[in-house]
Amino acid sequence: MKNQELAKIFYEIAEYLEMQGVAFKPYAYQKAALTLETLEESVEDIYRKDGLKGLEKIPGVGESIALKMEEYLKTGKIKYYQKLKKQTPVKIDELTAVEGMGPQKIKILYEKLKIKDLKSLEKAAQSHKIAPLFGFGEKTEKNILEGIAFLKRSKGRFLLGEILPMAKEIYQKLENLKEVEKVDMAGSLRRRQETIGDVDFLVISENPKKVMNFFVSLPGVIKVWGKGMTKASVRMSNGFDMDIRVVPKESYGAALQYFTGSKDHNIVIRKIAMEKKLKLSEYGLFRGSKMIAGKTEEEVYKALGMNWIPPEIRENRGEIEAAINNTLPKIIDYNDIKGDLHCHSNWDGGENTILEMADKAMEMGYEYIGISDHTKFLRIENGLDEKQLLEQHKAIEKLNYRFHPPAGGLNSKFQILHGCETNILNDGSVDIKDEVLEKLDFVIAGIHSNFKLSKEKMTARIIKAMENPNIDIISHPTGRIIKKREEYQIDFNEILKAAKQTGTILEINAHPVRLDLNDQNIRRAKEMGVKMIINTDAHHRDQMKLMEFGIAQARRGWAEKKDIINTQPLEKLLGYLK
DNA sequence: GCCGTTTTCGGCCCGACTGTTTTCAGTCG
Repeated sequence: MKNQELAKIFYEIAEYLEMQGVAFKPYAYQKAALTLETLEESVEDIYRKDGLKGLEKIPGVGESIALKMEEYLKTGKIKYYQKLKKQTPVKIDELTAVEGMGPQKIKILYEKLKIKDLKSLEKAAQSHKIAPLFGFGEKTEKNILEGIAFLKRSKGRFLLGEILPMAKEIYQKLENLKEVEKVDMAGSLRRRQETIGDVDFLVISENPKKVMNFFVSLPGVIKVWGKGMTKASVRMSNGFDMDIRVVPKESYGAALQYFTGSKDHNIVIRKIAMEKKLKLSEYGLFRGSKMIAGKTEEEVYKALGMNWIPPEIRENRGEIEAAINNTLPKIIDYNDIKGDLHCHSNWDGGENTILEMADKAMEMGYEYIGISDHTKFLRIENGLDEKQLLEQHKAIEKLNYRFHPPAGGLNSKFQILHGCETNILNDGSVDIKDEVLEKLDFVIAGIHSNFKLSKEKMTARIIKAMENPNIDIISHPTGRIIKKREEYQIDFNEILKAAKQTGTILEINAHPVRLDLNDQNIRRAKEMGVKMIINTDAHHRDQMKLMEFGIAQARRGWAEKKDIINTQPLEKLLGYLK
């Protein structure tokens, strides 16, 4: 889409202009870029329909930027942008990615040392050419080298699943500190975004100095970016950065709101404040110089005329309108789940016995667990064939008998359900005979081979599987692996239609590398009335606790309890299966 | 370069922190 291409160009123009010391223009280009980034309608459509005038109606786009957009749509380039690049031929996106490098430093480095890209920057820093420059110094040079090393190592964002457990540990340590009155995680972590840039903590404390000292000397801290009375920033040995801020008690809610984001959400919230002639900052909501809200988030949202919004859906995807109109969904809660139907035992390649898995499920407070081992097509996973499945069925019957013997047992409520995770073959059939599938409590089917089929073939393949009356659930429906593998080519709308028609349940795979369905697809499924199930795909009993990531994703997709079948007690759950 | 309950000119978000310098510019979020 051209929107993103233009946004990137305008961001770069802003940086070139900033480098030249031009005032305010950069801000205008940044604003236009920001709008384009989140604009739903494509600029091509707008231009086709309403021409130049249509483009000018986009907020932040005036005559001059509209003309540049027109030029880009017509010719594929913008002369003004090319001229800027020629004047200062530096790779601005590459250089600004280095922590601490901004337009002014880049300008000086280009003028004095002809530094144009990451490579020449690293070379200059290594040969100590930077430190002697006016305005630079030893520390700046060292920071540049460390910044480059970091870029090479991390390449961007981290998985929520990697970061959250570490962040929780640090949260605990902060909470236990007697100088800390209150602490929260903020930012994308609090919104449970699937990937995380850095970790933000917010603290109330009478003794910020102690808190800061504690924070910068936490185990794992390899670099202190900065440390003051209200703010400190560190890099951890695992490569991610953490920020902490101490805020006044009366501003805590406003600060939590501000630092939770998302940026898009906050821009609209601030605009609403402005419309009410109020000013919202991280210090509170103000009418003139009088603070009218700020102690809690609830209070801030209420003063702006809306309901409190759960962090997971603060993405400016309609939640603000819903909060104003009192139509926010009551999204699923973290303790609504009553069982996990995608669990592997040691019958296939898993680590634990069926009983160990069941024990863990009971420990988690579940009412049921589904054992769904791989089937024979997956040789490396030790997939079970028909005969083994029938043996497993008997073994599970025996265990269930143990849980609730006729005389009334130890845990008469708990039930093990027997299923399997079959493989959808190229033609849409699965690798286990129907007469065996019929005998199981439920059947999952998933794609584990031939990921590269054409869109038509892949869509037809999955739909064919859904049409099988024995197949209840499609596991990890889009096949993506975050940061590693793209989704399969599928027509998701057609998949949703077929799911609705056949009563097939779509899985929300809770594993942090999958989170498949993702938030947007969950929302589409919910809107179509397609039922979903959150499963962990655990191959070890400890992985059953990954459930919280699936729930978080479901919340981000606005899913309610009624949309997710494993929020239901056993009887009702069985009713949703074919 | 954009925008308008400050409406065609004159503002544009701003506070915290670092590094280098000696009162502040640059960067970040």
